[in-house]
Amino acid sequence: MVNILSSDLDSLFYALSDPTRRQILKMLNEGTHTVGALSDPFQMSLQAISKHIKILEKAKLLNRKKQGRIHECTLNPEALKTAEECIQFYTKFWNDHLDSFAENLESKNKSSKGIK
Amino acid sequence: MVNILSSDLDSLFYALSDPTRRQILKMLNEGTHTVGALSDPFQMSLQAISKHIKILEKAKLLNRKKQGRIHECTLNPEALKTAEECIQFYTKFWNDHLDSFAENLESKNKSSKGIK
DNA sequence: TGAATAGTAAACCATTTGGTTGACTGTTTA
DNA sequence: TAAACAGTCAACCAAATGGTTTACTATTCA
Repeated sequence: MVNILSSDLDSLFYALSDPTRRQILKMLNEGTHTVGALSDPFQMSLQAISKHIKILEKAKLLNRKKQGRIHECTLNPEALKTAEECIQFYTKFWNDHLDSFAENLESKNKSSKGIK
Repeated sequence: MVNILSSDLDSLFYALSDPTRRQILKMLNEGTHTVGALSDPFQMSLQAISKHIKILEKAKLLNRKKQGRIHECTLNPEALKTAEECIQFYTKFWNDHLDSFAENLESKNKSSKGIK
């Protein structure tokens, strides 16, 4: 987690911040799709979806394998784990501090009868 | 997450996609900070940080409590949990393709928030 | 009361984003 | 071999982003 580049997190969370791209991830969850298949459910142009796919690829959320003129796209769960770990890092820290906050309160109560 | 609005995820992940804002979250993890205190470590203007804070607030990652002219900012770990659950949804699906999207997240919501 | 302080609001600017369309490359197939 | 197909590239556009500066409100304090 410490060795995750900040710029990687930038592109990772940024990729996740768009509903079209999250929908694409959902489709990839069901299995491998071609670029064309990924664009099918959307109203927008194939070119627009192609751009979204490139953003997901840059974020390492999507792997592409070219077979002839077909590009097979798959989900890369490693990148999702990275995002998850990053978030857990924040929540974990918060929980830790919650604990120490409670401890602190306790010790404060004990010492509040004394001198400061 | 059926109950989590897509637009909420938009602003949530978007808020997380900026290094300045993630740094602010890290500071909030250490405890409550004023707007001024949050802006101290950064080179940019207080006004720029004020904007970042508003983005975090909109994403519900940050709570603000006004005390006189001072704004006390705290971290809201609930929003982080939402992001975490969303990501876990994807990875979980990757690991086992058993549950449907709706079932999985609906039950998660029921167990974590209760139903009316 | 008046000055300093904490913070927001608004106008502005360069850059990025998310979409479009048209042209292009490379592959398959009739 | 020519046409259809899968997909990218490039130019373009409106809107959003991330920063600035100036002006402002509201609160505290001497």
